[in-house]
Amino acid sequence: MPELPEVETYRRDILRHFTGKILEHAYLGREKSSNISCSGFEKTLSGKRLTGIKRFGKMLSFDFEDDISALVHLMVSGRYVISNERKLPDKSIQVAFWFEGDESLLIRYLFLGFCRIYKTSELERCDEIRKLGIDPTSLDFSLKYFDKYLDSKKSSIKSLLLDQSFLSGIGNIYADEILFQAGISPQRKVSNLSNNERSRLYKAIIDQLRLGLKTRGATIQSYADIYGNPGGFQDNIKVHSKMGGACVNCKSEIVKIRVGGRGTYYCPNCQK
DNA sequence: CCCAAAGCCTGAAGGC
DNA sequence: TGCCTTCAGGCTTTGG
Ligand SMILES: [Zn+2]
Repeated sequence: MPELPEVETYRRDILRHFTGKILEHAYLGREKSSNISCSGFEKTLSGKRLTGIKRFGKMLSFDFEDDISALVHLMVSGRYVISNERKLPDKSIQVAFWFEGDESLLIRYLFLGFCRIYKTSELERCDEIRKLGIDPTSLDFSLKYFDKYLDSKKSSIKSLLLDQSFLSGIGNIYADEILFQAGISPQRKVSNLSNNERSRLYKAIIDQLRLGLKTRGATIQSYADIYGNPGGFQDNIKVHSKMGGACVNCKSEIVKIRVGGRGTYYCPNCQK
């Protein structure tokens, strides 16, 4: 699943290849994946120069000249792929950006995801972005902010970590690893976390996301970078998707439960 | 063949 | 009653 580190890795790689280049032809394979018709999509974007790419949580905004942006959410399974082929894409490709030069950018397996067109100047007013909380890798993410927000909530800590209106970009994999590093059970209510636990959690959020970025993301089932290479974070994963395995700390069995409707992996012995 | 899984939205239902 | 939080269903496709 592409979460903050994976999406940021995509952003950096794509930026290096395509900023400043003209999008000669855009392609949208499925109308439902956008807020505009397929022909409108192609007409709006074709011929425009890519000026930059911004990340909002797990989304990327491809900003073009003339106040046009394409906002992409990969959701569960979407992947960006760089390609040297100019031929019409197969059915697994929902979006194609053929840039000037030899290289093109494809989006494949965008099942539940989208690529929507907005005016760049109005981007931050759209629902998808307005609802997002702060970015946990930004300087705005202080212990003070974290603490204050926790005070106002009653849900379980796992649910809160996944709440994009609190922190944007954390998904199921990193949430489980953050809680393992902090030694806190996913079921704990945020209201009764001690100060010490809160600061451990704060540190774990920063550490795990930073490690995710450094290792270029987690490949558990399907993630690959634009070149098709897997990330390296999975080698650091201690609990997520490891049910039945032995905890690296205490050799207890990792268990899988449901918290807030989401599959959740943890060590009941190390995480209290 | 059917169910589960993923992230996120919506609307309904439940708690204090 | 109002505010929050949780839950169920839908979207889409793959894989067990
Ligand atoms: Zn353990």
